[in-house]
Parts: sequence; C-alpha cells; structure tokens
Amino acid sequence: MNDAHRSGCPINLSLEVFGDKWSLLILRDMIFGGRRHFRELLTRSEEGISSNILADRLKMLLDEGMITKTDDPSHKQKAIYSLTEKAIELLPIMAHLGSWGRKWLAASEELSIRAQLLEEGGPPLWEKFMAELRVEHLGAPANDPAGPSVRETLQAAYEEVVARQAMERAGA
Amino acid sequence: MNDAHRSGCPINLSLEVFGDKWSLLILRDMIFGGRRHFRELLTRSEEGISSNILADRLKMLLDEGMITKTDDPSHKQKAIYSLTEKAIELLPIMAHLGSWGRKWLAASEELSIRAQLLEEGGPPLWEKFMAELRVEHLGAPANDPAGPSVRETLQAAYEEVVARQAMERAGA
DNA sequence: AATATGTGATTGCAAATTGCAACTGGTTGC
DNA sequence: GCAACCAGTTGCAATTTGCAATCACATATT
Repeated sequence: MNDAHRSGCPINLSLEVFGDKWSLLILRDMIFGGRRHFRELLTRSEEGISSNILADRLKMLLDEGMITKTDDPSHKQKAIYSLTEKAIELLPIMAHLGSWGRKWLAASEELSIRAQLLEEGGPPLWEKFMAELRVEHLGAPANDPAGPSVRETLQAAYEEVVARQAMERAGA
Repeated sequence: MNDAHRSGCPINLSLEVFGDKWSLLILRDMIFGGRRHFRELLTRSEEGISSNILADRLKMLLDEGMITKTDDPSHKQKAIYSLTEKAIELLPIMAHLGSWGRKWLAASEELSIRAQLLEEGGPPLWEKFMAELRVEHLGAPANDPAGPSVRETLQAAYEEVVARQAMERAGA
C-alpha cells in the first residue's frame, strides 16, 4: 500500500486497487447482492471466500476509499459496510465484465441473466441502478418512487431462471 | 488452470482469466502500444514486468484463447503474438478502466490522455479501434483507407503532451 | 443464570505465487 | 568469429493465498 506505484497509467493504477481475484467479487456482492455485513459477505459468497481474505480486502477497500464502515445501531458488534461513489462508478465495468464473461466463458445461465439484462438495458439502466445505490449507500434523496428497483428486477429474473431450471429438472 | 471454477458467475469467470496485476497490462501494451514480440513487451513495459512473469502470462493467455502465437518469417527465433477476437472485445473494459482510473486515482497526465480521448470518442471510437485491431491481428479486410488509425491518434496525443511537458519544464 | 448462537475478525501453518537476477540455447548481423 | 539479439528458463527468497481453528465479545434462548 505504501509502495510507490508501478506507473501512472490509469489502467495500471486501477489494477493496483482491485486487480486481484476477490476485491471485485466483494463489491459485486455488495452491489448486486445487497450485502452490507461481514457475515453476509462471508457465508453467502458464491465462491466461498475465506474470512482472512475477506477481512484483508475489506480493510484494503476501506483504505482505498471504495467503501466505508459504520456501526450498526441494532448490534454493538455489527458493522455496516457502504459503497462510496468511487465504487458505485465501477458499475459500468461490472456490466462489461459480465457481458464479456457471458459471451466468452462458460457462465451458468442463472448467474448470467443479470449480465444479460444489464447489457440489454445499457447505460440508461446502469445510471438508474447507480442512482439507487447512491440512495442506499450515500443517503442521496430518493426520487424514483415508482416500480421495483433495478436490483429487485435483476434478482427476480435470477429467481425465475432458477425456478424454471427446477421445473425442467423435475420434468425431465 | 485445470481446477474447477469457483462459480459460474460471468464476472468471477472473467476474473479467473485476467484478474491479476499483469495480464491486462500485457494486453494493454499489445492493444495500445502495438507490441507483438516478447522482447518488446519485456523491455518497453512501463511497469517493468519480469521475464518469468511475462512468459507465464503469455502462456496462460495462449491457453485461454486470448492471444495466438506464430513464427516471425524474418527471424527463426522470433515469435509474433496476436490478439484474438476475445481479447479485442476487452477494449470497452480497458476504456472504462482508463476512465475510472483517470477520475479516481493519481494518474499521470501523459498516460491519461489516451483514456480521455477514448472516453470522449465513446463506443463509436472504440468500434473503430476494434475494427483496426481486427485488421492488424486477425487479417480482416481493411476498409478504412482515410486518415490516421485510432492508435496513431492516441499515440500522437500522448507525444504532444510529453512534448508540452518538456517545454514547461524548460520554461519554468 | 447458563448456554447457545451470532458478531467481526485473528492466528498458525502449508502451499502457491511473485519477483529479482542470473543464465540457457539458439539465431542473426557485422 | 564474435557481439548482439531472441524467447524464454532456473534458482531462490519473499510475499500472498487459503484452509481450519480460534478469539473476544454481544445478544438470544431456555
């Protein structure tokens, strides 16, 4: 962290922040999964992150200004992690990573549906999602009263695919 | 490489391919720097990659189908590395990484100018660049006869900034 | 009051990865 | 013939990763 940067290239500097196998997955789970607590991130991780790695990355993301940490009033030991604007603006990168991975790699159908919807929705949908994240994480004033949130829409699509898959397995 | 994937999430699968500190930098140097040979990638690396890491990553990128390797007719020991369509389609991600890094991190001016121009040009400019990369790396038919290539334009802008910086240092 | 469970981590340790520096075996240019 | 160039490889120390157990404390259950 204290070391000098390898270069002043913006791509390199970005990779110095989140160029590893876990950091973006933690942010993905906060953005798309709505995770706010250590335990949620730990036990509901699709990839099975271990607690030492999670703790280390959360500290790093905190140092880098990607997230903030506040006390949960409901429980003295509970911490609430929030995204900063800096992290919220990674959403377009997440969307592109999802599209690229869906196209070129063997992504599972149920975990690809979100990427597909984000790709179809394009930048306007990303902006709507980012606006919702600003309300949720930064306390921005809410002015989108009507309809389900983008996360809810994505989540519902995911569950629909899972339900259909269960039907197909049963019917086969 | 042979291990099972951690999950079928397209973002995770993408990170399993290039979620490290070097892979995207090598592809960046091929895309924006026009590097095609091992030695070029090694000695003209802004970040100073070491030869064992470079060799390892080139092999991995080869295995993953991100690049191909052919003999250079001019020299029996020279290899030419080419981007595949899979890698060329990372350009939008590179552009976003550059924009994000330029906005949120302490990127140097001369290495940010390319990111700025790519951001201003938007998806149409990315598509033009990708078309040029397909001509250069995939042997696609060239049908853009007029004007400088996108890489040339970006390179010229970089050199202009460097020249101006030298003037300012001299004049200060 | 005692016990179980939930909380965000930390610790110990083995394995894997990284990164520096030197080196290899071969090709080409002078 | 000899220096320079080519794509790597090798040895080794330092760092990072990842699993499993554990910690100190807070709250819920009985």
